Amino acid sequence: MQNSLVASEPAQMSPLQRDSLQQQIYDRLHAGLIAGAFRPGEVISSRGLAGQLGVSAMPVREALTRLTAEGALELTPSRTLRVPVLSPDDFDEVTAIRTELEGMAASRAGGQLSDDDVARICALHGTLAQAADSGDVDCYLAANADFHSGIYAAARWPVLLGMIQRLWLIVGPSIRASLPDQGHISRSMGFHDAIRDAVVAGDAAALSAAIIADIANAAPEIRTALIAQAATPASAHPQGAAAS
Amino acid sequence: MQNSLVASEPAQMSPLQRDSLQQQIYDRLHAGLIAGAFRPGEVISSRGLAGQLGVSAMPVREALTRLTAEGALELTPSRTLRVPVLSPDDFDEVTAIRTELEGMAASRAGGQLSDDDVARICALHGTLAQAADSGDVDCYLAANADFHSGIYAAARWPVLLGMIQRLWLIVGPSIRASLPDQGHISRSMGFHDAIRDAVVAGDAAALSAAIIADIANAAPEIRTALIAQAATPASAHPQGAAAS
DNA sequence: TATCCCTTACTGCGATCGCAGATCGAAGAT
DNA sequence: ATCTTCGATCTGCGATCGCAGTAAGGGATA
Repeated sequence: MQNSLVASEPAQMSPLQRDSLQQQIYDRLHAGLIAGAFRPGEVISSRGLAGQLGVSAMPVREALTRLTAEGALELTPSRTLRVPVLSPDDFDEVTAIRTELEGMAASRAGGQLSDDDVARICALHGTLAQAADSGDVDCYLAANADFHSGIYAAARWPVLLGMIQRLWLIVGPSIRASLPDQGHISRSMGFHDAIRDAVVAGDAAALSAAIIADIANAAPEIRTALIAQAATPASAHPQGAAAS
Repeated sequence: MQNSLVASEPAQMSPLQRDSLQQQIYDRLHAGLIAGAFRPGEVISSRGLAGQLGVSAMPVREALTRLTAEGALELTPSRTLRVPVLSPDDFDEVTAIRTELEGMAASRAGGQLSDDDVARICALHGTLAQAADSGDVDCYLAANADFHSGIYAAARWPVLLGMIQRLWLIVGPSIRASLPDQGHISRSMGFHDAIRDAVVAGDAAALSAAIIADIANAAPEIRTALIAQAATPASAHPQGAAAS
């Protein structure tokens, strides 16, 4: 389903002119992995991606190498890149680290929120609520990542933000594959409202607690779905067959 | 290019034949940055490194790109790679994250230490003590990194271990540049002994506390040296030397 | 002697080509 | 009909070449 990443441009592929090509490709794949554009077990081909993006295999390779080093992709023994299938233990590890780091980022951000930060985060919350109402899961996940990242960015700790985003990168595909129902999304919005309220109130402790509660709320559901998917190997259909 | 006649003999550098070249180069630079083989502000040339290692610029570039993405190197406006000079704020950020993550890793590792883990960590402690007595700063820093990583590896959480090592990667050069005296090393060994004792006792809470105390002990000294170095702009020493 | 400009030698980045290994499908043998 | 085997075609990885941009050094001129 990587076509959704490049489907934004109508006739031709997007020109890719801003930064270095490999950085743009990395950013796209990063956002796509968090938003669930790739499914666990899906095979990624560097030459295939290069052809879709209209560039050579070189910058695509470097972007994929970076993602592999970060754990967002894995190299199979047959030298094929694919999106890892998270085990419950892996998910527990990432969730524990997320609780620690995102709680710290929220606590620090909550103590130094500027008016611009509050306005920006409220705008992100509005976009998130709109995406939740629309029922578009991809749009919701992207907005959810933007909402959380927007809060952590207010901590003004770039290294911490990068580590949190790396964790999202790892669990992104599994979260996408574990969210088929609308119930989870509407249930999470209650926690998101609490997060926004803590931001508006400037209460660092409440913000950190709300962030941790949001993680703790979603984790068991995702973990259960993860186990269910691991029990049914019939769901292993990494072939998108998207080539026309 | 004058060395092309003697390049046929591998007597210059180690042959590099284990994993992929870029992975080996990355590992070398990783270890070198942690052990202090590079100084803050030092300029790194991909072609120069490739010539020293006897490979083409291609795998070196990918390794350097990864390190740049991880914050271990930075790209100057004039498109030159160099080792970043940490500001006190940057150091405070990394130290805060280190305290959180290394404390968590130590706490988890302390609760599930096998006999083999204890023996391995004690051996690493012995190597570290020997390096501290010898006075070789490079050897001490490498042994120190191995000692700590050996403890965190017992937590059996690979993602957490990778994130901790990335933090060490960022502060490595600054730590090396801030440790000119023997007093700090001998003072740290007291904390290292407490860490080893907690490992032997299997006390997770004591181990976590000892790790945090070790970080808190070294941080102010390094931070002071960091400020002193920022005041002296004479630190411009772009001398290049590959890791061992 | 001092200043300006131009040449040269770097830098990182992208494209293209070739290599070794693995997968898969089809053809041939039993 | 089933099993084996060989080749076409993928995969990632490394080497080599060329491009645009920058910094520094050298020569010519005022």
